[in-house]
Amino acid sequence: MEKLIAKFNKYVSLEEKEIEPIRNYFHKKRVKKGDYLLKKGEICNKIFYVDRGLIMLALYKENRKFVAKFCLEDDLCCEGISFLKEIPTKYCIEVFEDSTIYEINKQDFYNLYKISYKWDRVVRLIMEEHILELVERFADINTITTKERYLKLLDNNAEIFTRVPQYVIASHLGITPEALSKIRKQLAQRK
Amino acid sequence: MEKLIAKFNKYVSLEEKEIEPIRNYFHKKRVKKGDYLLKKGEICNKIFYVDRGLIMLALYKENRKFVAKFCLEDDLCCEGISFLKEIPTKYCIEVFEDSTIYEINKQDFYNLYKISYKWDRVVRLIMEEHILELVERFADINTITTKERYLKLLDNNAEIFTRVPQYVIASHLGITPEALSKIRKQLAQRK
DNA sequence: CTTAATTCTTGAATTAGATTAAGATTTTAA
DNA sequence: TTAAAATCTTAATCTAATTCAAGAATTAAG
Repeated sequence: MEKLIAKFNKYVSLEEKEIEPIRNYFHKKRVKKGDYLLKKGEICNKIFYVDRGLIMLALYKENRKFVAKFCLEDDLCCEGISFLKEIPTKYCIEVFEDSTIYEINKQDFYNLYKISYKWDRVVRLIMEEHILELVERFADINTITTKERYLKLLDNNAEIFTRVPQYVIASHLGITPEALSKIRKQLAQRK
Repeated sequence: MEKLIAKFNKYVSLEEKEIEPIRNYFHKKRVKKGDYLLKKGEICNKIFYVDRGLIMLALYKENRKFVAKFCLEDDLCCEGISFLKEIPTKYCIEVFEDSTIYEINKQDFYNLYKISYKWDRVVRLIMEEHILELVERFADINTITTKERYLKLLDNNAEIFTRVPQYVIASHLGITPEALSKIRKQLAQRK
């Protein structure tokens, strides 16, 4: 819990008035590999914080899933469209390693804004970071090849390669496992 | 200017204390078709509001440009990566119709946050909308075909089709003008 | 250990879109 | 009104990635 408070405190210096609700509203939960924190068709009414473990936000595309975001230790996770618009989600949030998470429900989260405007600043700053990530990924899709995106992921997020199978990496790159396998072969041969 | 104030006021009820800085910090500017408000390699240190006209944020991909966002009347426009990280941009902001815009520079914008926490709420809410747009476009890229994305754009943003040539629409869809031409032909034949 | 399940690789056939190049159409401007 | 410029279309070829179908390799479980 202290790690979560520290995370928020990094954005804005919080006082007891703001910290206490965090302790009250966020609830610790242990989840197991294979569990779902959100299933397709449900309305997302929680925000999750990963204390330990690995969960992922994944978009359904017919039969398959496309991993939109890996959420590791100290990451927040939420399906924003469903949460904000209150519509059934096209995503799922899947637990990929036995994890310890903290969750806050929507009503409590909105109460934070009532308690203090500081939460607007915290959330604004978190959103800014999130937008930068999204925009950069967007730019990459339009400017660099899949091979380059694979190498970039390997470079920036090597950790994840040790924690999920290759077909999950492929789904995060937006390609089939077969295509990734071929890319890796090409790269191996060039050495 | 009143339209801009109304826009912000829609998110949070502003008082004179918050409104006055808007009048001081945003400066009216007339720009002509073909002008650039931001050029590749520059650092984006302004936020623009389109009062009348059309400007676009476009990403360079080698020789070509890829339109990331059309900004029409009442839209805000900024290259967030360069603005927030203070690094040279890979984008440009191009004026596509003679336009009237209001611009605010970064220092003045950051002053708004000092004047009132309300600005954090306004910006948070604007960011939320912006994230929803981005995430939806992201999801579309991964789940629906280019043809479907074309039809969706036509449906949701018919206006833009009357204001920019087809090759610009193509660049916004992330395809070549030739590819869009073929899609249109296919669709025409099916009727 | 040994088997079963999962994950990864390979190859053939297919497809969407890029590239290149030319020509047709439309718009703009002298 | 006509020539030039800009935009759009068509077609041939090429490429990256998909789909489908086996198999190989690795990992997990009894």
